[in-house]
Amino acid sequence: MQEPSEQGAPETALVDPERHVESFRQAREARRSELVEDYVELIDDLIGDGGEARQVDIAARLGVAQPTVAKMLKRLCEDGFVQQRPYRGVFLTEAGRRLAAQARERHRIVERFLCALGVSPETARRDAEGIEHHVSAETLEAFRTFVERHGGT
Amino acid sequence: MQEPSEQGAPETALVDPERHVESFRQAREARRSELVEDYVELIDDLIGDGGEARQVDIAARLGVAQPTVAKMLKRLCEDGFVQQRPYRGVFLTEAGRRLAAQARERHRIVERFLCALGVSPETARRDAEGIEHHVSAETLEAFRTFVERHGGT
DNA sequence: TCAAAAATATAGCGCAGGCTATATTCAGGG
DNA sequence: CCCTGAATATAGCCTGCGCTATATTTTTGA
Repeated sequence: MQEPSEQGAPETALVDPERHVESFRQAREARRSELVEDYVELIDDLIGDGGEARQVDIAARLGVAQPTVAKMLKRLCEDGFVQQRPYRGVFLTEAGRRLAAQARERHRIVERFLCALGVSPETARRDAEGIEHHVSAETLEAFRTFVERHGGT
Repeated sequence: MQEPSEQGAPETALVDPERHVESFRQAREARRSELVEDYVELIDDLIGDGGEARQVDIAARLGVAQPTVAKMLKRLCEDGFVQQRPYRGVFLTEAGRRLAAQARERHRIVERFLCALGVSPETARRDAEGIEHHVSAETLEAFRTFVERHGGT
């Protein structure tokens, strides 16, 4: 019952370490950029929706406290994605808008893909929020193709 | 060129904040449990492959330093997933084996799904490492169904 | 057998990203 | 016009998860 071949990986005899490590590295890197993309995408959404992006609204949507948002905005400012004036709303730079557009496009494709696959809209929306950051260009292209072939509204 | 309706979210008028926050919360929670699953799955793989899981091998596969692994193992020990004796290898508890089996199953399905979708095996393996943790039960079921219908070896 | 090499344990540091508490500034209504 | 409430800024703390450096223990081979 506990011989290795049963509890281990029967058919996959463990990929070689170098490739293995590469996968994990990629996942870690994705985790690092996740937040940046989420913020930028959200800011762009808020500006598009109400004309401005306030810290309280960002905080409310992300489910974090306002100082957390403030700290992150400072980082985004340093990274050149947003511009902010003290006690005023936050705006996206050109780079920020590009990143937002790209993130939204990926998000949109992933969400639609899941829907086209038969996943409920609610679940699709929630899963897409996590999945989008781990989808490579190649996989994204496969998603897009699938959506176009099937009923991707 | 910069009127809100163009750079914002044209068709999606922003989902309500409560649902929005729920998606992000789910993504954050997934991030928290990612590492635990990766470790447990890898440990199970190593034990299945070579009969033992040593810190150096875990470190080499994850691409992190050995003390990082040691620290995480301590946490996994406290959480009841692994058992370790000083200066000896690490073993999975019953709970650890269950978690490993579940994680591997998800991983396997996601990877095969991507392959069935036409993604190259190499990319599938790498993307699966990140995606697997963000796939809900419903989406996983959709993946499984798709694999069974199409060429899922 | 025992010294060197390998593996593990431990100490201590840094950064990211959460939080609360509090100060400061802005915007509106008396 | 000023006063109050809302928003933002700032300080300080915690935890998670990386790292290096080093001590300890085990393993190994001459």
